[in-house]
Amino acid sequence: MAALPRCFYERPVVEVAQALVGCAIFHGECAGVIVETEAYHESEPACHAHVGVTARTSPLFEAPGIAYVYRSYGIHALLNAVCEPAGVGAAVLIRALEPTRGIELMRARRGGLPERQLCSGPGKLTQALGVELSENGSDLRAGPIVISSRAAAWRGVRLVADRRIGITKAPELPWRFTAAGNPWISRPPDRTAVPV
DNA sequence: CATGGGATTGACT
DNA sequence: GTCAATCCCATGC
Repeated sequence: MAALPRCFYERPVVEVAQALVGCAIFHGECAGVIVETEAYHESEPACHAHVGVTARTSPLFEAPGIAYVYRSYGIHALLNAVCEPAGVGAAVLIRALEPTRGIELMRARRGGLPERQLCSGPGKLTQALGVELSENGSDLRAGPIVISSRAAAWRGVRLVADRRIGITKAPELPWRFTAAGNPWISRPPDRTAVPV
């Protein structure tokens, strides 16, 4: 499976967030299918890039198709795919995976938890995959994290949009996207959910 | 230089 | 349902 090209990411971030659901993500011997994403754009205050270019946010403004990995709550690493043309701060947060390869290694990294709990959250999936902060700024086409296009079974997957989770600013934007009815997502869509 | 706030998770009441 | 853990970094003095 070929890695997604740079032009895939060089589009409006909401469009990329939708298109990434069903795509496969690889890290070492582990892999999964993306089943939940959120879009973030510099124009709205929930996005780290809203404050402009700083030491923390500079990767968000670099070339589309690189990883933005940051530490959340002092504990967890969260993985994003940088989008839109260079100079525009925007990224898609990867929020949940359906594990497909390296499941025993993921389970070991996750303390032996059941399969459903290995990748059902943005901090969980980075722990399961072994993604580290040092991979911030790495190329999602070259690795160590690689994202490839949808397999045949995922083409035409139905999506649901609802509000983003865990934010206090701009909570009204319907920029969380899940694969409809998928059991691997972090939590069910809220009552604002609509088909995409 | 001091402070405060998270794009979360897991343990506990 | 509540709440602490833990650290990077943006902000303000």
